[in-house]
Amino acid sequence: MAVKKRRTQAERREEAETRLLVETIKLVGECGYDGFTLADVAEAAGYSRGLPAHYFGSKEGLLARVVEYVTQDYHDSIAKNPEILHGLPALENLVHTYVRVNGAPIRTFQILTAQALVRSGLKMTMSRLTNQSLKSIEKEIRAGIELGNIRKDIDVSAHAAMIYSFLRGQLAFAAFDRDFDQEAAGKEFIETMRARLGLGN
Amino acid sequence: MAVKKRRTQAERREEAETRLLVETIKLVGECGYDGFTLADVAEAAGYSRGLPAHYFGSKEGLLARVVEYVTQDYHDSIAKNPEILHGLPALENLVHTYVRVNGAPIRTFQILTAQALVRSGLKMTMSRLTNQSLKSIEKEIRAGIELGNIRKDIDVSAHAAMIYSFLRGQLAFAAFDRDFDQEAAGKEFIETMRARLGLGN
Amino acid sequence: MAVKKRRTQAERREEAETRLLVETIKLVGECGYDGFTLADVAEAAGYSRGLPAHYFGSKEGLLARVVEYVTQDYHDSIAKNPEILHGLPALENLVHTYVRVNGAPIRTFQILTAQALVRSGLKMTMSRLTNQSLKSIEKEIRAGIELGNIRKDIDVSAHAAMIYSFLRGQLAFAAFDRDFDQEAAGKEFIETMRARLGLGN
Amino acid sequence: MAVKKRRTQAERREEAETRLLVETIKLVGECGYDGFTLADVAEAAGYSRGLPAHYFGSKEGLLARVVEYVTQDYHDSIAKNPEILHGLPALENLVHTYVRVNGAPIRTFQILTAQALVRSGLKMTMSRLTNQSLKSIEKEIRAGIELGNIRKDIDVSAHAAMIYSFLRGQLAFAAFDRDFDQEAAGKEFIETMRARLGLGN
DNA sequence: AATGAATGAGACTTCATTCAT
DNA sequence: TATGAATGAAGTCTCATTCAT
Repeated sequence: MAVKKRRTQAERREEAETRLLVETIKLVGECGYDGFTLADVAEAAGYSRGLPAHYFGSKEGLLARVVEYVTQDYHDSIAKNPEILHGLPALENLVHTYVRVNGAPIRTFQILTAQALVRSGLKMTMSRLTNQSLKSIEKEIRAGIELGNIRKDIDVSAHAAMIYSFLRGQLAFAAFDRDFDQEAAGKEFIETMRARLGLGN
Repeated sequence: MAVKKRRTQAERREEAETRLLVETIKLVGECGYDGFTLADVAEAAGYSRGLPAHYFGSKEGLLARVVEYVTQDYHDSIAKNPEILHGLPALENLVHTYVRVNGAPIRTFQILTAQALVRSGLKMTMSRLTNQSLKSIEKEIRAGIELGNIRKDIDVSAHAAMIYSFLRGQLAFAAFDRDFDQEAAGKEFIETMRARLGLGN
Repeated sequence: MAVKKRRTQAERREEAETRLLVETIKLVGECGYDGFTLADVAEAAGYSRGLPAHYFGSKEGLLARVVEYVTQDYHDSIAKNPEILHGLPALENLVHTYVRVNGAPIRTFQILTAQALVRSGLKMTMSRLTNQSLKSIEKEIRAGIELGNIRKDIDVSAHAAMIYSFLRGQLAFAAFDRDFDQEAAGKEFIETMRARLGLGN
Repeated sequence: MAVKKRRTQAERREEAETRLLVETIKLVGECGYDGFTLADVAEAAGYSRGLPAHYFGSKEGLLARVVEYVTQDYHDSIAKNPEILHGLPALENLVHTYVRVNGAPIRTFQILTAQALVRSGLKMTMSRLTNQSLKSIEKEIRAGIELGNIRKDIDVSAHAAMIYSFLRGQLAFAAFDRDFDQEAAGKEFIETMRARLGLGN
């Protein structure tokens, strides 16, 4: 009881911040980067109008945190790749994972990506995310070469860029059109990777 | 004489509108969909602050015209594919074309694409554009099968979707990072297409 | 008539700006630098709430203009010193002039002077004013030495600083207390100047 | 033991209040009367954001205490005039004292003086301070006449007002411009006083 | 036809103050 | 007693839009 009480202040703050972030993500996905007000966020989260600015300093500050939050969340879901797979199977698994992501967060992610083109604050976070993704694909390609399930004569970085381009294109589609058959395109991409990266027979 | 004058007036209007549109496109690419004012547009084009509203009625009206203009322009530049190539070579050429596009228009395109997620007016235009692109890729795959430079056992629509996903992912990168080596990723993608779509040796 | 019409736009603007400035001066004198809002200014001048920001960019911008306006006004009234007097008589006349200034503008001036201590934008304008005043006093002292109505062995800049200090202190009193007998203190100061600067008999 | 604890509590409170006041004075001097927040004060003093309101009730309450504190402090420093001097030498010493005061407290004093023009609460305190200063100057002039080191035919109150005007003007300069040569102007003023007030020879 | 003055709604942001812990 | 979470009022500033010229 005492413990709970002592924790309460910090918890209240933590909870309030999280709820504001979550509602912001929804609103960005529904209304776009500029299509909602800080007051909308507060109301949706059930707080007073001034709280978002109070916590995050500014609308841009709030959205920078949203980017972190979304990309972290996103990273976490990607990182669940089983540690058993390496090389080509791991890449195939990665494609599967991307292809299954959907819903509001993707729309938000797409919108924030576009905003990052014109807001230097967001751009840095996005760059970091992109580089991490590229590096982990490259690592997997090299692991595959090592393990012998990927051919040796591949331009590792160019190929990683190609794979990541496809995945980003997929996300753009998924955000745009719910009827788009991600599974089919993903499956086709996996076949294509096998034909290009596999050892032949 | 009167006719000439009337023409001159119409021409001047036409020129003014075009300049306003062109400057708006630049501004969207630099500042985002909502990151500029009508006065900015007017100033950049060298006219008085009131002219954009005078011509286009409202900011929304101006942006609607911008979307038309950009997608038309975009289409025109892609459509320049030589009529001589068909099937796999045509697809390879398409990749080359995309991979060479760069600069401000891409940024504007990316930004408009993101806005389309939350503006139904834009969404329709963008859907049309996407479908046209997909259809033309599918047509080329079928032509390749017909001509014998693409293997028969391909899921045409899934493969077209995959190709288009890659191209869109490429654009996203190109807009975001000027240092991204589009040529290398494009070349790699062409190799990959050959391995997957080609007839073997 | 045509001329009048052509002028009207510019005149409207000019008049609006002037009225906003004049009302701001009143408000600063009555309520202090932070004791009124831009909306108050607009309302007092009979315009819409947004106009002050529209014209002057920001509250600080408006107040910077007020400083210019007040000091200019103030300078003009000082500059009316007859060109016939030079040296000691001119200085005596200057004291008389200062000593007669009163009313709202002085309060405003005092308040802006204090704000200049913490707002670099205002500080520059104030520095300029101070230097101009000091220089013109120094000039007059030198003229007096030349003409022979001021003794030669005076530290010109130190004495100018002393005179100006007195004048500024006078203004502070005048702003603070309407009952303060400026005339008496001014007369006394003139006597004192004569005793110090004059040639003896 | 209980007593000691109680004292310790009271002392801690006293110390905290003093530190808050001192930091507020600095902040007024740096940022102006309204240019800082209660949180700024708390942070500068090393306490929690809520403490200033907790102790002083409101921002206005805090500032009222600041005025008391500053004027008291100010008085104390002026009052250190040695009791040995009287008449003209005492006045000369007073000028020296004023001329040596500098730094943050002067800025704060100037800012409070300006605020007094628009806050009746402050105005009374400032009036009292001014009157005390004037009276003590007048007293000294009379003492000088009595002692024979000041000439008899002086308008005592007008002359006191003149001296005080100079001193206040000096303070305004000192607050505004650190490079202003107070010593030189003060020395010049003392010479001037001698020429005017002294007995001649 | 074109300009630009003026409006006014609405967003962001700040921060003294209250109150639960 | 002291903290700091949360409120909410109020102000600044922006800008699409209207309208007189």
